[in-house]
Amino acid sequence: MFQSISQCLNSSTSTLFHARQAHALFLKFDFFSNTQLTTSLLTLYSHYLPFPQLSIILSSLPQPTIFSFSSIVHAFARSHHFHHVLGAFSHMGSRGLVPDSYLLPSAIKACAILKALKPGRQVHGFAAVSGFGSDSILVSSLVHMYLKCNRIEDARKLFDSMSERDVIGWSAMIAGYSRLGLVDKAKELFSEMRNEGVEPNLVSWNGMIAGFGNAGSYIEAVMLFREMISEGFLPDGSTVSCVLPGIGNLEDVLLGEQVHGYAIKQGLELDNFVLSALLDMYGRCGCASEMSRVFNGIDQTEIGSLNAFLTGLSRNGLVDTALEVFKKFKAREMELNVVTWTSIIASCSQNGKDMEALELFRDMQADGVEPNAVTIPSLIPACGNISALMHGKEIHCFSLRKGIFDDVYVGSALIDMYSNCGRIQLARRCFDLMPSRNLVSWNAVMSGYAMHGKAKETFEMFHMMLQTDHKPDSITFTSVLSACSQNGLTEEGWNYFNSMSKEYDVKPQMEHYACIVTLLSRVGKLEEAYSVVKEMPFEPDACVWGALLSSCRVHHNLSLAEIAAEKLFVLEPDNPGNYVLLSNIYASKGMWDEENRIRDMMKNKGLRKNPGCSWIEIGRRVHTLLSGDKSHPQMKEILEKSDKLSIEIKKSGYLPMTKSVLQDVEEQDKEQILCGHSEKLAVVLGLINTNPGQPLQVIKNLRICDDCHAVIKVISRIEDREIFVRDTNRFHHFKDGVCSCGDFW
DNA sequence: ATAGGGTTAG
Repeated sequence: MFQSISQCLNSSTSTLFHARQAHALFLKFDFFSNTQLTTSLLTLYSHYLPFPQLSIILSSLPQPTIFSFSSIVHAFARSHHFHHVLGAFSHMGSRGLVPDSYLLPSAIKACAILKALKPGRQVHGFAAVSGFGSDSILVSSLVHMYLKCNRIEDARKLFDSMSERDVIGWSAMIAGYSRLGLVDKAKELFSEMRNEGVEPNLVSWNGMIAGFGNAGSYIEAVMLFREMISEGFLPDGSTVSCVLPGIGNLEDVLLGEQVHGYAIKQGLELDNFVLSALLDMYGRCGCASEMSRVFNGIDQTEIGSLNAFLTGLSRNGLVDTALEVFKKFKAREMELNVVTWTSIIASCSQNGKDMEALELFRDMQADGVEPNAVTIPSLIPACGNISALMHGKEIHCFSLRKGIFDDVYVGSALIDMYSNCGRIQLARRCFDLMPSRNLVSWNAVMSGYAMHGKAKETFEMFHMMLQTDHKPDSITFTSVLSACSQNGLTEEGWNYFNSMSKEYDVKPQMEHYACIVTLLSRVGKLEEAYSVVKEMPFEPDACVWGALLSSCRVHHNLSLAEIAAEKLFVLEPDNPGNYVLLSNIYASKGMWDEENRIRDMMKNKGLRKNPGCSWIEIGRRVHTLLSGDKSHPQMKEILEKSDKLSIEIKKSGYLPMTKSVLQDVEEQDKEQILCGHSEKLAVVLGLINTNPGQPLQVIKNLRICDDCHAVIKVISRIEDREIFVRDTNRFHHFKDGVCSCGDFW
């Protein structure tokens, strides 16, 4: 019977039921006096019961020994229940039992994993007074604990005090420095170790490789990897998964494939870490099909691989596939974690699926997954993209409630969001309240000011930034130059442009030339702009020619327009906008034959004018309005309100700018067409559905037209509303009958 | 029964 109970307790197929049955026998026959049997029973129990229940059983033991506790502590450690390890450990103290040198390392490990510095120090103190101070295993675990708690100095002091420093201690220290990105220190230690005659093992190498990878020194990491192989080490799963991110970042797909082949040969493709690292590598190298092949070959998909796959799909522009895969695994009731949700939310907000991103955020919370400091800045851009100010504010509040507010990514995302929703002052306040800022934060606030046409503030921020440790990059200059071009500041524009490479070591790129060309051509210096285009150090792209073409329309320069259009028809033959611009120029000159020729070109290519489209957030809903589309359920009210407004607007002396309608139609019809412009529909819809005095924000997928601009100015006065309109170019802030752009755009 | 290393989200 003794034997059979023992066998039953130690069998891997035994369940909680068996444990309870055995427990009854223990009570009946008083087996608790047998230490070995008691230990087996507790070990079995510890697979099924959380600490509080186990502790009751422990308390009921007539004479618990150190072994009773050991079995439980180690079982918890094996099953990663580190809170319970600490619980059992302190319970043991209260029962008057003194831990031995076998038990202490487990307790210390638990402190390390939980980053519980205080209990860690207590155990350290106990070990010191109990004479374990020279036990190398124990001291190694203490070194590790201090490293995990980010107390590198304490760890180093302890490590230096060790009389016999073995490869484990060295490797721990190397990995500790590596994790903090202190690769020079890690390297130093690595050679010191060899000088002391301790040979590195796989773990030491892996620690080094991971460190260089973490620090972004991918080339060094790959070099170490090769060096390690040349010294005769066989990379294992850990090596492979810490070198692959570097290979992915370098987009060295050939090396990636070699490593993949090696992983297969070594049977490492069953290792989940290796799998997700492989998926990530192929994703970064742009090998979507190879990535999918790896993913589809997986027997049992683990969450890390799913996450890596989703991100890889999105990286390669396959958002719809990512969403499908996500839904498939959610339906399979796979347990999704915060990384999965964040990844799919980011895919949506980065790929124009903003409403989906907001919905997914709700689903995530309904699923009981807690968003974190990475989720928030992945979601916030979705609000900015569609000017969903209320949603944006809600998420801002959410992050404040959750205590996620001193994160530099969150702060920068909020700056972008508020400025994309027209609230540049709120954006600035977020910037001012940030406890620390990086280049992204500075760029965000400057790009906000630039979008709002606030050149003075953009320059102010630029010079404030120079007072800090941050150096301007190419994005910084894009903002500064576009602020110049919004305001026609030719001289300042040239000064900043010339200072880029001279003073700040930033080479002007395509977008900077595009800014300068826009700036010059918009103030009418079309010939100067054209000579910049001709003298650029690289082939001008569609943005540059497009800037020139749209200014030609404003300044009625037909010959240059034809040159620019010809280039554009080659560079982007399927962009209807270019044909429309050129045909509009012909139309404005009454050249109807040429106009028709261009229209025919479009028709032959099967191109149609991009329909004007505007969005407006009303309450918690975002409404989409298409130009000339009558399908909105409130269309009748919109038209009624438009008619009333028309009367008022005409009374104020405004005449419809029929020049904006460049079609060969009767004057009467032109007025009709103007009424259908999507931005006007959106403004009117906003007027109907919001309280008097409430500001409105509208975004438009094309540039705002002259007539809408004039009409919205009047509306802002007679309806006493602030109206924010974001078009593809900039912000227009209408208030009291004037617009922040000063009618120059 | 005790010690060291890895992947995936901005």
